[in-house]
Amino acid sequence: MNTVLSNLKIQVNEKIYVKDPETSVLGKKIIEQSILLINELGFDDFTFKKLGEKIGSNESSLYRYFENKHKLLVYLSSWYWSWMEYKLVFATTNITDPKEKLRKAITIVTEKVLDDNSTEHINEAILNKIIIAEFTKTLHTKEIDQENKEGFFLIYKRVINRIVSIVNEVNPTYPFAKSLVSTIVEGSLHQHFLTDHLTTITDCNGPLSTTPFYHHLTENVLR
Amino acid sequence: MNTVLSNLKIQVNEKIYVKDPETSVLGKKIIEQSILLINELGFDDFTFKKLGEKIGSNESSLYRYFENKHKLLVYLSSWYWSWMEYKLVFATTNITDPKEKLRKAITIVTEKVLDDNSTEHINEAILNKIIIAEFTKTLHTKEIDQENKEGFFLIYKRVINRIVSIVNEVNPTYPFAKSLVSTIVEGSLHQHFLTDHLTTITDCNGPLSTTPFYHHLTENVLR
DNA sequence: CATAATTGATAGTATTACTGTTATCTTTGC
DNA sequence: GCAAAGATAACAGTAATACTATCAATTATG
Repeated sequence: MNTVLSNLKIQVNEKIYVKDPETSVLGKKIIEQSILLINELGFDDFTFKKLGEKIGSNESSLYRYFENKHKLLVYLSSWYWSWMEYKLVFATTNITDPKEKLRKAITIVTEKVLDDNSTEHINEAILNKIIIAEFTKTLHTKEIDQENKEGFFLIYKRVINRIVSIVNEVNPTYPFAKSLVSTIVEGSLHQHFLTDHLTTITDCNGPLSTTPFYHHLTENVLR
Repeated sequence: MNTVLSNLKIQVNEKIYVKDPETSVLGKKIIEQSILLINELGFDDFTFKKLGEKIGSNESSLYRYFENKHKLLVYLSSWYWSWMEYKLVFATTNITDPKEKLRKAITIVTEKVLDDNSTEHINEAILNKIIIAEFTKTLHTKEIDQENKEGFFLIYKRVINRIVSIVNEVNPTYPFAKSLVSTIVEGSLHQHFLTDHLTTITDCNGPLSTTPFYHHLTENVLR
């Protein structure tokens, strides 16, 4: 994807940040280093103070970009799903056979992300690890309904609904297209998590084994 | 279930608590009222101080039962899955047809819990709401591998593996039984969550609509 | 009824999650 | 090349959280 996406500017809802981190050196550093630090410490132990120390910046400067660490995680997640959407569109345009298109889409959203150099300051493989470990925390808060209203999860929902459209092409009579796709997208993150931590309740052993499970599942459910 | 389960003593791994809350009045009060308070405030805003105020007890007394609120949530989750296992065993014994047995098992784990009076001090319907909203947080920590080693998630995994056995009876050649069942168990919680908060990416609208999706899915995948 | 165990009251600490102020440094527009 | 504007750093400060420790009061038990 290197050259094609080199000028890629991922769009993220403005309400998520106080100041757009893409507009300054410090902003980009915050994104780059927060990904590394969240991966290292886990989101719960990650603080703005520690991030400030890591990048040689003052804690209070970070608050000029994000209100709190929750919003930063929402930002990283939005960026991730926006990037995922781009990959999805890129991989499925000009494919006319709906079944083939769906197969590709499912591959994109369920496979583990390996190194990718589309953007200088974002390590997509590590961001994928964060999404596997922490994405669920962006949704499971008391503020979900308010934040959903403000559009914080629009891109995530759009990724799912793009795939729903393909499912409807493959089988217009299938009555659970949305639940199927939301299950696949969320479930594949969960399977990757199980592969890493609770191996006795998954058959996905290794980074390449989740996708075949979902291919088999989808093809049989939509038959 | 009332009479049958009236003497039910749910077993929870001893390492989860400092002192078994089932052995005292205060302990039972902690369990009863923490369920109500976590449901009310959400787990993130729930604190031992607030719980102490609610039950007229001192904060430091609560620490004699649980090291921290994370462990309390792990306890509540273990209790929930232990209760689920009981319901599962109860509903599937003496059924000889594997397909029928699997159908019943999936109904049990995917349906929304309505009021149930098996235990005096635990409101299962509200506990189910907590599991839907917060269970994922028991797993997504930096301590998962250590806690898994200590057996904190044994009951959860046993519930899943019981259903895996039934899947293997229905179709011994299906290669993804564990992933299928872990997807169903975790995914149904997620579908309930979407029904409550992100309705545009689920077809499950209402408390009775999640189970049919999983019945249809399972029957088609294992054909 | 004496002793042990439990609980409550109070105090205290380190950390978190911020907010506010002022000084310095860096852009940019002319 | 310089002045004004804007961004960042340094520092101070607050309320809340997540505990730990001590000791007194209460309750349970043998």
